[in-house]
Amino acid sequence: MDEVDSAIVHHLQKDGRLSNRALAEKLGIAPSTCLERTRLLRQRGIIEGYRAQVSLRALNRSVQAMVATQIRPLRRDVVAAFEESVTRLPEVVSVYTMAGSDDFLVHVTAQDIDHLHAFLLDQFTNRREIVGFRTSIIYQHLTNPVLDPLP
Amino acid sequence: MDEVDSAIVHHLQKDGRLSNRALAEKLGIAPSTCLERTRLLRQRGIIEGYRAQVSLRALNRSVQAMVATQIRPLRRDVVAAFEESVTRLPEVVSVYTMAGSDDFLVHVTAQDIDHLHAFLLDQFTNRREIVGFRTSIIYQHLTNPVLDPLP
DNA sequence: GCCGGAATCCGAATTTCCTTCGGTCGAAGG
DNA sequence: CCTTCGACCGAAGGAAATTCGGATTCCGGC
Repeated sequence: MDEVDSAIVHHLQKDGRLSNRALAEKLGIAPSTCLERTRLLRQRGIIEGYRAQVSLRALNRSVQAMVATQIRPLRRDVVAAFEESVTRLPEVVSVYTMAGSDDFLVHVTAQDIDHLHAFLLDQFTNRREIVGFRTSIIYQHLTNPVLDPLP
Repeated sequence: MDEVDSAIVHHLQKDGRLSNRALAEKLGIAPSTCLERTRLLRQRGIIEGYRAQVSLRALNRSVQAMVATQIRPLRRDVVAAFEESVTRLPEVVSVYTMAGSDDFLVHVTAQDIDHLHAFLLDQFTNRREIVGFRTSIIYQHLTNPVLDPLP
């Protein structure tokens, strides 16, 4: 993980479809070298994959919320089952497993407030292991597009 | 946004570097048609971009935390300034602007607990507009790789 | 200092892919 | 029935990805 690798990661984070040729040119190395470097980064798991970033609004998901959730008992199997089943739900964008008073933060999306309400009634109120949850609307979600190794 | 567009989005979310040819073959359409469709999706802002997904561990960021932050006064300019400056920090992955008792959730990363502590002392304790923040360690962050339009 | 092995890098050649463009088909409307 | 428009397709030229053999550098060991 030298500075060439860092530069590759940096550029591919900003544009995941950057052509190998263009990337090589930016770095001042041969395309074949660049290709091998990039492939190694992928193979070593440093680059985990490539994803198209999609507009939530275009996907008919204009409302976002964070659901702070507590479950009991806090057993390994209960936690794992909750994580897996919740991640599967199409309304769920991501799940943070937390230390502290809340066991999970669940980032959910819906097309409007009514659907959000219905989703929570269907998926959270019903479950026996969920002993409490607080829902907070998200006005805006900003993401840092550049993640470099911390020095 | 018909079912062909949905399928394109779906596949490119799972693999953002899928070749146009392979994508066309999956959908049973001609490569030229597929290319135009994909370009239109990009142009209409439905596909916002392509990103390489990078391992936080490989980037020397093994510790994650969520910082629930309150600022005052809650004026438009103060909020905007906070969002922008915080998003710029390399330790910050994303910022949720919230309704409710917490004004922001800031997802931060650091190489270890000591660096996290130092980061918070440097960047949060100092700021005058921050009137309070609670930090919770994140054990695990799961992401749903598939986001389709809600029906 | 010298040698050998391994790792890295490069450049040319081959294969694959992207991209453009002209043409076909089908639906909607006159 | 005819026209028009939009969507789609297929061929072709150009560009990019990928492979591979050879050159170079780096690093221990002697």
